[in-house]
Amino acid sequence: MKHWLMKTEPAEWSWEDQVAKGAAGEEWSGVRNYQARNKMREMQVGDRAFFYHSQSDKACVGIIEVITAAHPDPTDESGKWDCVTVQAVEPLPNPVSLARIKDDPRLSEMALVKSPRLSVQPVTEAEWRIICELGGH
DNA sequence: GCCAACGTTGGC
DNA sequence: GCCAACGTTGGC
Repeated sequence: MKHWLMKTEPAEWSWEDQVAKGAAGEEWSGVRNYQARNKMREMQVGDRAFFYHSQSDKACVGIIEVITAAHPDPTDESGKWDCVTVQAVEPLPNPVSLARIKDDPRLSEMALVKSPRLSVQPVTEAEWRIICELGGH
């Protein structure tokens, strides 16, 4: 099982919105970046990801699970773009902020730090465990 | 196929 | 609100 991090602006799609969808989950549509799309194509059902609030929050706030593998993005008419469907699993009791991640030398290689604009990124097993711990999970 | 111009993202 | 980084577009 692989781990990921998926970014969203809370004003557009927040953790609360995701939780409200319950077990039905929600399609992660609207991604229009090839690198991000390719990461979604690598995802498998059961993979887990951090749900990251960009902009005002800048923190990992919860854990989501992929419940449907990559499929055509219904908001795209060109046929080039895909999305996955994700379901909220549980919140991180202590959201892990970007500042905290940058402070931790063990996390200095994270894509979040190195490629801050990539909206769907891989997370290594070690990074996953560290952030889960920091998050009080 | 290169590269300049432009648009977008996201941290500060 | 600004600006740096980076992806995309379009002219040549």
